[in-house]
Amino acid sequence: MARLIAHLDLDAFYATVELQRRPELRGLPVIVSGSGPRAVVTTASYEARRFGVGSAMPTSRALRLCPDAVLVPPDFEAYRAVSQKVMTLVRGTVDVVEVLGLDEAYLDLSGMHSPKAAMRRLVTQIREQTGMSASVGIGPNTLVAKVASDAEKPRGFVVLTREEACLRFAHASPSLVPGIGAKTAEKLERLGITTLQQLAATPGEVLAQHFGGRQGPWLRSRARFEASDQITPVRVAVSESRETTFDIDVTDGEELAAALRRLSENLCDGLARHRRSGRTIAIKVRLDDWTTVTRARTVEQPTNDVEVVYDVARGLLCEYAPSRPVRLLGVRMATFADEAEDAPRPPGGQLALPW
DNA sequence: TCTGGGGTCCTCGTGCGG
DNA sequence: TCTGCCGCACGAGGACCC
Repeated sequence: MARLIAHLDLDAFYATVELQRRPELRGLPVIVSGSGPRAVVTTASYEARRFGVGSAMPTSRALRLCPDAVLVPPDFEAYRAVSQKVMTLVRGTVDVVEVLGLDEAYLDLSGMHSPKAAMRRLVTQIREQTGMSASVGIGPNTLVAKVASDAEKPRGFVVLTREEACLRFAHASPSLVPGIGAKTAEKLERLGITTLQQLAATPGEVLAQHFGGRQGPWLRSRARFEASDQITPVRVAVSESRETTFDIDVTDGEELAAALRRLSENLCDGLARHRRSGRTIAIKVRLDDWTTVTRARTVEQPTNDVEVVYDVARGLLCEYAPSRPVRLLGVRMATFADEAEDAPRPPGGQLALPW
């Protein structure tokens, strides 16, 4: 049975939710962004995008590009609620669904009767019942589906075979493809590779020389729109973290310790809420010159105890002793208890006791 | 222009035990 | 006892995504 995958992507999702709650903003350029001097744009309405405003752009710059923009603080609780409604509709149409973030999902349409008609009905249903507009891409794998859904946003509906995708995007930059970011695109450009067609035509061995034995051939297969990734309906988080960027860089040790304490408390709250405890406690420190270091320590017993987490985190921070003002501080927990339980067991099926 | 927060995955180096 | 090899766990950094 031939595989058929759809990628469904809600258009300017957070901004659309905000416009629905505040209809008086319709037609105006709206930017969803945190406040503070170092905030960045979470998302922007299509009216704001016309001014060149885009996600991840510093809000200060966005406001210079579009001084009349209406700034709205993000409300993730509201976005989660709408997202849940949408995903319930999606699951009512398709059995195998992989939800990615709040605003997109892969749907396995393989073996489905009239899959395209079903997807058109789903898009209509989502619009009528939630007010959200969606773009859909359909193809033989997740890669084609994803690129297709991006191709004609908003309200796009693009169906492509792998060969059609190769032709349609032959002259596009390699960074069109998910997994090829700015750094890799830059490195490819230095090799004279500026289009997907050129990348697809470059021998795997040549790419392997520059990108390694795994990434090299992988890049070439991406350019050929080959992918065999499975749809994974249940994704289990492997880490949880909290981090904060200071409005003004911090040099004072007491202030850093206090921030670390707040982050540890916040993280442990979240871990307790998710009934998770872990063994690897890590800190992340970004200095004023943008160098970022991480330090980690694995403890014997899984924990979500704020005293343990804070002690270890503070120990790591003291050992690192930042030599420059600190811009960002973060705490992360990984190696969750259920993972540790997957560790090899001695014959007989009993867990090894620690004594 | 001056870069958030919360994640995942990959690679590479190192230390350790069999 | 020493050495080499291998696999594994861990730690660090980087790229990438939404």
